[in-house]
Amino acid sequence: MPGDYTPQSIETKWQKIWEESKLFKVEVDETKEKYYLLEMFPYPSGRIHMGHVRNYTIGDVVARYKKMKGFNVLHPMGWDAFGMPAENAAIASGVHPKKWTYENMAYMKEQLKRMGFSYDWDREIATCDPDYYQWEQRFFIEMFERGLVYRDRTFLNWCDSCKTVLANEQVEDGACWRCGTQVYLREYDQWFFRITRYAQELLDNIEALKEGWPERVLIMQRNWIGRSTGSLLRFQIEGTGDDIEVFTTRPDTLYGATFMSIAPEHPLAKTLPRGTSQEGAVKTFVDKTLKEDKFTRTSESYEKEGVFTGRYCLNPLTGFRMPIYVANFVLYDYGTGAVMAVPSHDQRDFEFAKKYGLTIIVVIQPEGEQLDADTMEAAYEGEGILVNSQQFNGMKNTEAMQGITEHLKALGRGEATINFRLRDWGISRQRYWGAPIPVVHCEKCGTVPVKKEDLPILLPEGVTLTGTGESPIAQVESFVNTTCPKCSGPAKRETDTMDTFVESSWYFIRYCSPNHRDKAFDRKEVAYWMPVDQYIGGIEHAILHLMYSRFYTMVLRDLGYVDFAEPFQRLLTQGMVIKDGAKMSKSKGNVVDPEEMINRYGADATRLFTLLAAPPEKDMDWSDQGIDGTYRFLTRLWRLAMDIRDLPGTSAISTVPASMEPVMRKTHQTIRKVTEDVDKRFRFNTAIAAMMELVNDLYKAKETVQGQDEAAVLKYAVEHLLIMLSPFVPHIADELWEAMGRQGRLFEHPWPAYDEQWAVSASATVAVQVAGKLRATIEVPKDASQTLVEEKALQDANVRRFLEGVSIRKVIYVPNKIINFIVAPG
RNA sequence: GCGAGAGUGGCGGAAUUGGCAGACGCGCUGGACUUAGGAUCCAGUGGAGCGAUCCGUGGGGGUUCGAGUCCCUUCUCUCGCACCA
Repeated sequence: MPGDYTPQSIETKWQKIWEESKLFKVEVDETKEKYYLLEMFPYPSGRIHMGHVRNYTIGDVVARYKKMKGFNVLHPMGWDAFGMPAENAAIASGVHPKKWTYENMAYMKEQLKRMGFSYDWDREIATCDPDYYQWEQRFFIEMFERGLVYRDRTFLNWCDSCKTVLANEQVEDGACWRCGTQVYLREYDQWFFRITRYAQELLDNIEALKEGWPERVLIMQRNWIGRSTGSLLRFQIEGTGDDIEVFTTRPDTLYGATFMSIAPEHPLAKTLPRGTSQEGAVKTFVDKTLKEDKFTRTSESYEKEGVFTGRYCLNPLTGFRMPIYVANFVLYDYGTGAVMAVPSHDQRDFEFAKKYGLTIIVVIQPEGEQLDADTMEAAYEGEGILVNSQQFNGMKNTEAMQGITEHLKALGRGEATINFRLRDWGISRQRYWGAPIPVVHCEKCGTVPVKKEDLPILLPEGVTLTGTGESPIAQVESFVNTTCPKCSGPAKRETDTMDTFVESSWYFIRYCSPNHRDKAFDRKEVAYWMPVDQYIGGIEHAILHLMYSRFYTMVLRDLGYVDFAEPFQRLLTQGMVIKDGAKMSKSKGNVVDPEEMINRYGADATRLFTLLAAPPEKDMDWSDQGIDGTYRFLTRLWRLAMDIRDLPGTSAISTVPASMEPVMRKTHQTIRKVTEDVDKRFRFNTAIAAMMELVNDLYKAKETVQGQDEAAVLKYAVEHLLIMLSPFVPHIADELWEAMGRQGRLFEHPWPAYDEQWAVSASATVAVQVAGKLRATIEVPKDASQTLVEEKALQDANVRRFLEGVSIRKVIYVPNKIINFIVAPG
């Protein structure tokens, strides 16, 4: 009896061999076609979880497969190492974030190694390393020089628990994306990346990504960018001579605009009421509204409220005195933060007008109906003919849009414009554990970027973290106090750090060329490896990380660092790991620890189960019994290989005995199936199922094997099976390969090609239907003629029984698949 | 409300181009292994029926010789966006 399958010892053995021989090390090789496979790098939280295991296993299968197909495969791994948990740990237990982070990285690296992933660890990067973030500081300065970075005082989402500002993309249902605390608005001086300058390109390029990205990710990005065409209009404020700017998609309704609504955050909400009797009321209203969280406040069902500012503006076409209201439903973030209100043709404005007794003027009459401002019960938002609109009366509203806009342009009161929902990316964080923003504030010169030769601006290490909301770096006087790069006078350093999404916006480029101290990366190396051929990660990054990375890559192109705009050619968003109907989480108590699974079943069984349980893009149900099953399969594979190894002879086939033809066919059909499933479809579950079928067949075949010729076919089959299994379960595959007496590592073995002759079976099973119902199946030679199949089908007793007493009206024959006799009575 | 996706055995899932629905795995049932079995092997396993056979892919309708797959309609669920001016 050969040794039993003991994954623990086998896996350690091969991991050591792979590591010592630097099997996974990769370099630029112009003679080979490259393939860059990237999985989203983890945050070093302490331990890997099943989501990581699934993500990285999928990636590892593809990486190993592509390598075997002859590609020069870049498959790197690193750490998204800045971030809040490190600080929270520091606040809770006093460990320095750096120590905490590096210890976690070390531990998780060992865990990843125990999974047998084929990473080139020589390319490992940690974003908290100054060798990494200094380049980001340089990019920041260069962006500053080009006006792609600016500072502005605005209202921002504030998370009280994380004590930091959040970008719009980082707010989910009004709550912090990380900790779930409700966010509210706070006014801050913030640094922004001008992502809006790239809105159109980000949108346009979506077209080119269609082939390789999931449609829903592109739709989400398109909606997030939110392009709409309309007009920018200016309304003169009575008495001040200033204008209120408004974006509208409905300039055709302008003659019906009877009041104005502005957002509570709008600067005019402060200045307009001054000196009017409404001053106090407006202040109370604004204060109250801003304290409410934005999600609740701007949800559709929320009570629409407003307050009159005491001021009016003039409708540029009718001269109508439009009272200006501050209204809680107006979004400061969208358009200009002010809306012209047309109560007759906008339901929201209608309700607001009714509530506050404001004028309603109908300007669009639907066909065959007569709207009356006094009696209408809802706004009419459809198409129709313009009325009360001076020279535009009688026109279709849709056709008048352009004319009205042009008319306004002639009056100097507006023009056609394109508006985006996308806002600039606020990157300031009042946190310690992040990359310092390389800027100083000088009383004389203002805000001045640090000189490039002074980079990196190192994060000071001796700080106390208290979680009070002030940036902890601000306490470090030796850091804060500096001299101005311009005038050399005393100045203070910026104490905000960058959003960690900045780090993850270019790490994939650094991987191509990771070990340079004197430059961010080598152009040639990057040109060779980029773009990423296949990116794999969670759907939760559909907008945030993926949009930022696309933007940042465009910026790097414009700064002259790279020659491409889109970093990720193909994207696979893998589903979540579910257990007992819910996402694994500590609070639900349904977490399965990968390390425990490795200890108990081995990495190979763990890998195999995550791949078998569901197609990669779908959510996957974790099942404790399921992994038992994959472990059983590997044990079965082990015994099969060992039994067949002990047969006489080698896998060199001289002739295929007739008795072994089915085995030979199954082997080549499996090669074809697995190749297609992995290569074209990323359907690892069906690829594994096919290999399981082969194992089942081989088990049967081995019971009756006789002589060396038959044994050779079995050995041949097992060896091919091992080659195909190696991307999925690399340890047992290498071990059995060695046990079969073969040399080398399967990672470096070419992927087998299937033999067309064997992959195509010599015969076909044809289903015989009478009147569309299955009555028999018959074996016929491959591609047999209809005459022959018909003849054979008609010999079948059951078929004949159903043809009795009826006449055949028509015969449908699909070669190798089906023959259908259409019958008529008599 | 808008957009996207999904609904198939007891469960996870197959069915790639309109052609034998339920591959593969889990679970379950029975048997073998002169003891035990959370091991292994063999057999069975969509439902009804002794059977021939009939029924069956959320519901209803349609196209077709033939529909899980295409069309219409409807229900349910998941995800994303959501007063976007």
